[in-house]
Amino acid sequence: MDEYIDNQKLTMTLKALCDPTRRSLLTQLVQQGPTRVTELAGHYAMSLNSISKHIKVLESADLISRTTVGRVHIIQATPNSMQCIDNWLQNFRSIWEMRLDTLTDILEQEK
Amino acid sequence: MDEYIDNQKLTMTLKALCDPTRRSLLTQLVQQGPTRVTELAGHYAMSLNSISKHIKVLESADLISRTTVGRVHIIQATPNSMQCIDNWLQNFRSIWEMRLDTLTDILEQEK
DNA sequence: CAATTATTCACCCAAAAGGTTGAATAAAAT
DNA sequence: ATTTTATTCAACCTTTTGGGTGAATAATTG
Repeated sequence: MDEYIDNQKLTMTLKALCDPTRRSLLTQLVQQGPTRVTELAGHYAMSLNSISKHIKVLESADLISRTTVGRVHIIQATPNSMQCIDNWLQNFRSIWEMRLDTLTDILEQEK
Repeated sequence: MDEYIDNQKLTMTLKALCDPTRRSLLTQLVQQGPTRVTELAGHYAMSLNSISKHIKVLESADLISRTTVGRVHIIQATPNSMQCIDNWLQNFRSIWEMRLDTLTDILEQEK
């Protein structure tokens, strides 16, 4: 039943990660640790506003978290939320392997 | 240098996978093995044309391959192309772990 | 309190995505 | 040879996406 929710979560996560700027932001975060929005934005030839939007997308996908200290927003990667991708890939591959095994069996039996 | 190409490939792959219909198509393929376009489309409340488009997206991302036999197009999953996701995730996590280790070291030294 | 700094909000815009329908192509069946 | 079947192509429409700008908010600094 939460098949559906999982699938939605997976969609959000993949959508968030399929943009190169957002992946780059995440990498930056994981390299430097918690970082302010302005500093994150400094690395791109793109307006602060656009980066702010990207951050919001990552936040909705739960890939980062935000701590507001005064007027400064500290952004932090929360990579555990990428687990759902692994889960999907693993599930996918286990089905794939199963099918290959069945195929092998069939070929065996046909001898 | 092929950093860039890899990144493009990753973008295409994630873009292809972030749509639930396309993921579902892939799952179908990996469960049933090679399948005709029409049969694939049969499972969705969506026009054949839309499915045909989705298939093209998966094909551009190299997630499936197509064998044309007469007027019938046989579609087949080629899941190896998802490797680039694993690679990215693994790289990402190794950076993450590294940072955690450094942090631990720093805390150790501060004693 | 005034000025500066950090960030988001509200719009605007062009391009891409995801869907639809109808026609085109090409092979198979009658 | 005609009709049916399998599939794509082309055009269209709406919504989403990724970008930009200018104003708003809110905390800090002088």
